[in-house]
Amino acid sequence: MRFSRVTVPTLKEKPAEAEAVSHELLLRAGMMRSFAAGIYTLLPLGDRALANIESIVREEMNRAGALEVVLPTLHPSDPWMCSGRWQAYGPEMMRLTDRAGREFCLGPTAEELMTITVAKTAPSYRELPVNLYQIQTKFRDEMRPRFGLIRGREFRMMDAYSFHADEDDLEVTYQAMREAYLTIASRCSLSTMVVEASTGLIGGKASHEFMVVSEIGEDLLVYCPGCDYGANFELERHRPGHAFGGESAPIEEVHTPDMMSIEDVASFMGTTPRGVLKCVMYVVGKELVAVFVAGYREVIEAKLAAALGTEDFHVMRDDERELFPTVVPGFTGPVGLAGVRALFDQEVKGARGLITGANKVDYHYRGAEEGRDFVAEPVADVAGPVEGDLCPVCDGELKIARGIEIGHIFKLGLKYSEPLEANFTDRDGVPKPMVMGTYGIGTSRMLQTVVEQHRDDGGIRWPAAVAPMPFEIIVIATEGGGQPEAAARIVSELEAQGFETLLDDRDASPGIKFNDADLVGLPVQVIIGKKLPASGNVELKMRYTGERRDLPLGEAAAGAARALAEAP
RNA sequence: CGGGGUGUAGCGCAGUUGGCUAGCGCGCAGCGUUCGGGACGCUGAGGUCGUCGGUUCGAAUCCGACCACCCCGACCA
Repeated sequence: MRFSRVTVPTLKEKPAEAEAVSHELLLRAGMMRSFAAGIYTLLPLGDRALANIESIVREEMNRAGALEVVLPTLHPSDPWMCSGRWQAYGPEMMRLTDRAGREFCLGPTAEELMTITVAKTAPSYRELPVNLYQIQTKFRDEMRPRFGLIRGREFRMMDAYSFHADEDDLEVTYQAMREAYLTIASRCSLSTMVVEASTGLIGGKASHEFMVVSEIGEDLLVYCPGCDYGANFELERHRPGHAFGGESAPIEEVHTPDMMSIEDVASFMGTTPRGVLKCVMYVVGKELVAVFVAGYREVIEAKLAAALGTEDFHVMRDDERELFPTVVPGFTGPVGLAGVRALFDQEVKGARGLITGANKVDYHYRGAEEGRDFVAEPVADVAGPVEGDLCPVCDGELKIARGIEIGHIFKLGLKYSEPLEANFTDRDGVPKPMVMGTYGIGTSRMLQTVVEQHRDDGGIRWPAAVAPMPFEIIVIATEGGGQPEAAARIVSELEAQGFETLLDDRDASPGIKFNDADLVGLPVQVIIGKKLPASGNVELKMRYTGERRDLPLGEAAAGAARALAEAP
């Protein structure tokens, strides 16, 4: 490939649309361009890098026993109606209508179509398990597309679906997928953490996310440096008892005029939010529930939903206060609380020396003690973690980080096979629903994640396995130096070995070429310049380490191939 | 969907109290000089000022609607 053609349109300045550094680099390095919010064109180099990632995914999926298929991207509405997700998916689904008025969507995922595909074969238990996957463009009308390829409305994803006679067999494939995903991430030079996750709209019993820790990550995750425990922020299970409350003391009423916030009350009382019991009022259906957590924690609504057994709730709005005249907003506490349902975070059990609302305007209690002044019942884990919380598995202290979700695996169970009547014939001749798993990897998201993790001030530093191509040949021509001829020789020698090359044969100044080469970030640069006439040498530059080596022209191609083998 | 911001040449931006031929930098084309970390000179091409409507003798500039993009906000590969 030649730089002197339109193949690599690099940009000197940062495009105004660039959100993350990796986004900026992909645009500036001429790898991609945007067409609309969350919708991108991949130019030749970006396309090659994505193809490399998808090849790795394909190899590891095949190795793990999965088989590739191609499903439609245009889905009829029927299967989605049957599973109930035509409604459940809501506005995130890209919908359209054909000329006859039939409804379709652009597939956001493919559980329904794949389940039906397998169900139509009416398998017997002898033919199971089966694991089918595709690498396809998916569509989701995201509320907020962000960070380039990290969160697009059109994106590339590998999605796999496994079908089993029983849960034990699903477990085997689930573990195989987990291993395959870790191998894929590691081959792409992404260091990945596996965390427990929620099943969300996909549904099912258990799931794990594969996270790359990054400041532009959109998820919060909690992990333990002491063991392999990790979980999504909303799912984690920290142990309670993290220095909440104070010494046991007699309870007393304190005048706290206009102190509605935890911060205000804490500083007025000469303590911190660690001494205060926080109350958040939720309207659950038509009922009011006072949720109590430690003053330094947040209520996690995903946990609350699990504790309440419903998702039909929201924080009480100002305009709803008159519906519940018995409560005193800002001064609600568990002592003497009447006419309102209460729910306590596990940490409240046994806490003493608490500052709480007194259920009276402008008054708080000091020294409230659970078990003496009130009873924390019912109790549930409804509070979020903070750094330093105790790990539920070992004695380590939890840490919190942002992460990019590059993959997600789910145990679905019968969630789709029952409504879609995806049955197999069991040993006893009776039809039973297949037990399913589903597994996704965001390949276009991975592409940008690789850039996010492998870059420096000069540009991208592609890991060799993902790099669009291995070599950039830079020609710095001087009068009668024979550089163009030398470059042509190296290019043809490398191509004879099966390597693609990017030849910078532009009539541009050396600085432009060096800077563009670093920006584009191919692993090995071969620089053919003033050293050639002087000493017969060309120069190799390793993009990742910056290391340089001089080689005689005749050994350049072999030396470049060797350098590539050593590159990260 | 709610709140905030921005739309002017391929890219980054100025101009916006209404006024003459709409500017600057980069990039692009031609010529010459340069040639190891984003060189220099000369010449030149390139714009329905997001769209539609209104006010006005006159609109990039004022008014209205719409569209697009970006930022902040609540389950996503």
